[in-house]
Amino acid sequence: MRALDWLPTALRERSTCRALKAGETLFRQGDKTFAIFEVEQGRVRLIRHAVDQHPVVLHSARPGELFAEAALFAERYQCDAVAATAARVRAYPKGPLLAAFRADPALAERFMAVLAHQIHALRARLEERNIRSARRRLLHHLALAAAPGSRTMKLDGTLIDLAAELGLTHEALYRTLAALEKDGAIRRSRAGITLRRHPAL
Amino acid sequence: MRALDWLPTALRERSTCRALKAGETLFRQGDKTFAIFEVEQGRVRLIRHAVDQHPVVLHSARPGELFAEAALFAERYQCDAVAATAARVRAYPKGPLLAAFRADPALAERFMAVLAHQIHALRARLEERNIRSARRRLLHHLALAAAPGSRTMKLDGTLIDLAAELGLTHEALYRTLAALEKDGAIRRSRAGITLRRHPAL
DNA sequence: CGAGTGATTGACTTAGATCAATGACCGTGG
DNA sequence: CCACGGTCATTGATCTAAGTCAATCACTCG
Repeated sequence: MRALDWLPTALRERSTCRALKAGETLFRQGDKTFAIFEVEQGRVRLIRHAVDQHPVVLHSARPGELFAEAALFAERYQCDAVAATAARVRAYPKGPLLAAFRADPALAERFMAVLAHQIHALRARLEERNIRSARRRLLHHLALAAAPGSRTMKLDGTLIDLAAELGLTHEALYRTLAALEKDGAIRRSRAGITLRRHPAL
Repeated sequence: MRALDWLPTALRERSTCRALKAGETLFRQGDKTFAIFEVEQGRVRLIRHAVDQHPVVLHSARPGELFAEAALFAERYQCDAVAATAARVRAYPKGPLLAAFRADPALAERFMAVLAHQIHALRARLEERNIRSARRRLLHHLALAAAPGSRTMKLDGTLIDLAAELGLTHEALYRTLAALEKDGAIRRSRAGITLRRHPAL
């Protein structure tokens, strides 16, 4: 219940939980929209079928993420949602949510703010992917992900997850970390990664 | 006036235009928020200063794009906005916009829908970047960017722009296009690029 | 105690980045 | 009107960083 924890209790209680087996479909392109979702466990893939039924992955939603937000404002789902692994999702039904937004502008604003921040985060990640060098991409990430005012990024997932977020193979990440540490550019501990002050580079 | 063309005329008329010279600053991290912006010409970079003043590019906004949406819901800008090239931006002042959203839930919903679609588009682009092979990344892009129901993507910008969007160098894009064309997987014309029906790959 | 996952390192290969050159096609200013 | 500077499209040669395959070790969990 991370993503929407600011919702009024009454509304949160309307949400329901659903377990999905790997490969199970949550909704299909063309289905009438009835809810937006939050991943609690596992991964859910959003897939669009292009011409000739060729499936194209639009997004792979991970725990804590909201998905199908646009369903609030559309009649039909625009893509399929399929569990990539066994998963649990929380469904927030569309009707009550929209009604609440209409009744309470402050709530609507809160939701807009959530969406706006999401956009920022996505743009930053995309910008990061424009950096070709693994070393510089990682440094960029560390600078941004460090707790504000500090130079330490705490890592909550595994390094494999971090590699995926960076768009690197885990091997490349390990090597880059090792190289940066050898050069004295970072320091590692079990809790996180610390940038060391470094005039050059 | 693309991005917010659904705004009531009264509100659109409140927006103002501003020309920026290359390198000129539109707002700074910590400034009080007063507006959100749309790029009309040129590029505007959003830059955050990490610890030790090291600048980190968060985003590079291009013509037609809205930026600093989160300013609507924050007291202070969280990053600098600096013109990367000579640019013209349209500013939508925050006060009237928020007032309109409070007064008219339908308008608020419209804005939420814009944000939600933006999120979808960004997620799709990010997902695309996870595809390592230039060939497959391009094919993925073509499948998505083709006018719905068709297999042709019309290209409005230059191939260089397309390369940037794909996260490839333009040389790599040219070569990949040439190879795909040689293999008969696509056909090119001045207007666009057409996927050819192809059972394998 | 295996089985499964994460972390790490080595060896090898290659796709794509980089550098460079060329031709087509403007628009424009003298 | 044309020469010139600029951008786009394209192709060649070269190089290297990162991907791929593979092996090992440490851990944890039934």
